[in-house]
Amino acid sequence: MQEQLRLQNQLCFPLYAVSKAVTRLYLSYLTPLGITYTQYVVFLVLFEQDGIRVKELGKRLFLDSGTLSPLLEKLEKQGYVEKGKSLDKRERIVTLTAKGKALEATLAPIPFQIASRLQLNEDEAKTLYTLSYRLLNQLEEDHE
Amino acid sequence: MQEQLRLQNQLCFPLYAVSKAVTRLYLSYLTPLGITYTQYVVFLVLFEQDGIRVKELGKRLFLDSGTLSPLLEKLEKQGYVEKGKSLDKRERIVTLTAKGKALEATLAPIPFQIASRLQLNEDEAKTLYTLSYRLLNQLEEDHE
DNA sequence: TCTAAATAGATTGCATACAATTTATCTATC
DNA sequence: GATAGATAAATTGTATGCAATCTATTTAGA
Repeated sequence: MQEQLRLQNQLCFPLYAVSKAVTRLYLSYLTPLGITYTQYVVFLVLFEQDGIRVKELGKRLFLDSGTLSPLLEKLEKQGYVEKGKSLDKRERIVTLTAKGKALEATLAPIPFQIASRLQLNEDEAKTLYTLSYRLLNQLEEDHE
Repeated sequence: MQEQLRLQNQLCFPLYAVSKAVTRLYLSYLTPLGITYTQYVVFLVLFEQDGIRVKELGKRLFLDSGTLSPLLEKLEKQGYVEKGKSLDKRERIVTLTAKGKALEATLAPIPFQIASRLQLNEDEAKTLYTLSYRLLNQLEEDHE
């Protein structure tokens, strides 16, 4: 058996598995609110930068229009966002409605609730955060 | 704006994004071979433990039958695996065919090719690996 | 032994992801 | 001003993930 092919010798696998496990933890808080994890991170961006182009949203979240177009359509149908026009008619501007803005207060406790469920101390969390971002940024650079 | 809701203050996000980025890197090697990332990790388990129950495969990979059933069906159609019966008639035993076994040699170089693309030193990679697994194991414990 | 509860795997339904393609629009260049 | 190439977003097609449900089989307890 080729040693380097053992599952336990792959760095990719814990990254893949932990990402799914963390998403599932979020879902235990988000599903009762009727939103998904991807929708959650879309809202986080919109709370920071309301009135953003779909392209910019995709850049922040590393998602393309194939994912965002149907997702935004659903959010629009549910009354959370509106997709307005831009001067450049190719672009669409995503804006939170009042209902969408109200979600910020509803979602505010979630990061604390999640943090209380993760048994990592501050150093460990920071290290995991930093290394993940370093790897992410490298891979995204290569990707361009 | 609620500080704790800023995207940059979320640990979940780099985990989510880096997992997708790493998967995409693998796909650049796997797609030419006609296999997906999830199929790849299924093969890794089968190389270690040929003739495994679907349940056990799912336990190793944190995947359920909703994902594995159609995936194994495709691998069977492509001639990589066979699904045999067990004494317990509820169970199915997954076995590599000759074509499936031959894939081990084909896949063997990939971990080296991937490693050469990741600009992490050994310590960093080990830390990322360890912290990811620690978090994963915690979350999976809670999940049960 | 008979049957209720548990278990394995398949199926269904929904929501991503993302490559590739399409459509509409813009921009640079002549 | 006409047009080729670039760009933004939508659409298409394929493959996950996973909760919930269904079916077949096994097991445990009265």
